Amino acid sequence: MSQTRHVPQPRQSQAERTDAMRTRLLEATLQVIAEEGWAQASTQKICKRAGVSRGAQTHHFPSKNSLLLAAVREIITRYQSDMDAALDETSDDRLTLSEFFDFLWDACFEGDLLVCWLDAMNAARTDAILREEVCNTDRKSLAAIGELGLSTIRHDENPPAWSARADEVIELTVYLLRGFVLQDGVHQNAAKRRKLFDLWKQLIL
Amino acid sequence: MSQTRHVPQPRQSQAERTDAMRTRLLEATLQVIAEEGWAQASTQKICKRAGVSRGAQTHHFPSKNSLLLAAVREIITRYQSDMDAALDETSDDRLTLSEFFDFLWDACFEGDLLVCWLDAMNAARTDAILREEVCNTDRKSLAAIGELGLSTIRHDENPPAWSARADEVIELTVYLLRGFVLQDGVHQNAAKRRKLFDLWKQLIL
DNA sequence: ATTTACAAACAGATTGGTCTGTATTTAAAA
DNA sequence: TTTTAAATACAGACCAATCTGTTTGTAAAT
Repeated sequence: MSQTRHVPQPRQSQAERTDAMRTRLLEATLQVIAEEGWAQASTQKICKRAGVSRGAQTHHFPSKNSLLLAAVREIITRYQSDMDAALDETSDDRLTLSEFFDFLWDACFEGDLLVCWLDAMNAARTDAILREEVCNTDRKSLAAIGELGLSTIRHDENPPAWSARADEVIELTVYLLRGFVLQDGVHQNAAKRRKLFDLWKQLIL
Repeated sequence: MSQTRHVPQPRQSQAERTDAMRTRLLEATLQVIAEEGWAQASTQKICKRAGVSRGAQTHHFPSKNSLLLAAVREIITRYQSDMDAALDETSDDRLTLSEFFDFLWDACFEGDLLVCWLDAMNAARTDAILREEVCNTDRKSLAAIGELGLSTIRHDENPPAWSARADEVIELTVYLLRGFVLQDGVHQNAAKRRKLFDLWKQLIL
């Protein structure tokens, strides 16, 4: 409704064009991955989804691989900024342990980003180039989550015995959450997975 | 070496043939999935790997889907029998909690079965027919592991507070292990993942 | 003799990359 | 400012490779 309708900005800089096109393609890529899976994300489907010719795609991403590599970075970029945004909305600047774990949980199951990310990790296993990218991106992301935890958790009351190894416990939790996401793709039993996560919290808090 | 060499059993019953051919195809299927990933497991590659014509494959598995569905069952069948075999080798008939977790760990990282299984789960997310099969198979497998735990763990000393919910803790552990397998496909840091698993044991035992 | 097991060629669809052509933007020349 | 040449953005056809399923034919078991 708010879009201009048939008068598409008579003049638009090249940089703007490039930016818009790349965003459209990446958005479509993530949608196709989320809905049909990494293996079914062909360039043709992505272009159709984005409403773009294959010529445009090959111009901005000369190979399918380059598009998917960009998608890998995009997934984590969005994931991080989603977390930052959610954290900004929080009134307290410090969270209890329980709140922080719930925060990780929420970031996990809202949106399709982690579903895409699992697909990327899975595909990376048998694709050396992709693995390189996923490996580095994942390393950074894990480090960022760890830092986020250390800087966000409020430790006034009775710090648990493992607080010296908090970053490792957070990493364990991330792996566990990925197990949940994988399970959710097959079973979709939201109540059960939440119950199990509460059990995990109960075990360590 | 033990195979007859160019004299392929002049007479062989149909049942034997069918059985041998299905086994060869399923074995090749699992190998291709493990090495190249689920998405790259085409019928042509599988047939080539098995040293079998595509005509034979279509005879025993009229569609690719039927072959992959059979592979899903085969994965879990082998996984279960591997665990049973490992358990038989154990001198004690009852294990401590720590030993049981180590047992799950070992079953996880020897062989490629769980790698194949993760691929299957991942593919199942966006394939309704496959999901149905994976869902049922996974449900049975989880139940079997739960039972195995309840019947194997020795609770003489000081049972932990969660022993009433032992099956849930085992399920949590399975999810975590899947997270490890996924991570291992990308990073392959055996020392680190073992250290984290020891932390996990330490936290809940 | 009939059914089953296997072989191989074929057909239609889809894939990713290339190539050619057109429109738009940009920057330099007039 | 206007004009013009070059670079960039985009469109769509084409191609070789690969995929799955079908079909036709032969060997082996029942």
